[in-house]
Amino acid sequence: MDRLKINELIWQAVASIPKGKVVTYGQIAKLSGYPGLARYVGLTLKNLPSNTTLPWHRVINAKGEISFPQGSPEYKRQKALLKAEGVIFNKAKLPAGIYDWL
DNA sequence: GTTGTGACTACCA
DNA sequence: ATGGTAGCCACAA
Repeated sequence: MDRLKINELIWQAVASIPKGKVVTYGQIAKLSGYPGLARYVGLTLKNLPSNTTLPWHRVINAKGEISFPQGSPEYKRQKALLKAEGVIFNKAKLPAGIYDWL
């Protein structure tokens, strides 16, 4: 009886990410209880309002990069937010071991 | 009820 | 190493 939409679960999972760490969509999906819905995580975050307090910028793809094309405003925003969190980008990729959240 | 799509992931050449 | 293809589940029209 999952009255709760996957959206709610995603929000919780993303909100549970500690500062200075990042996780992949697959991890979020798995933590949300939907191991195969990595894609939907992104769709959910996309549906989030601009005034959300959710740290969606801590969610990245399995390659350790931002899923947005470089040069895109969202890409820059996420990169800036991560930098403010203490996450350092080696060019466009993130150092491994950062996903060692759980 | 069917079809299409997606801020993904894993596998194969 | 890189690039392309297939699989995956949930939601919207």
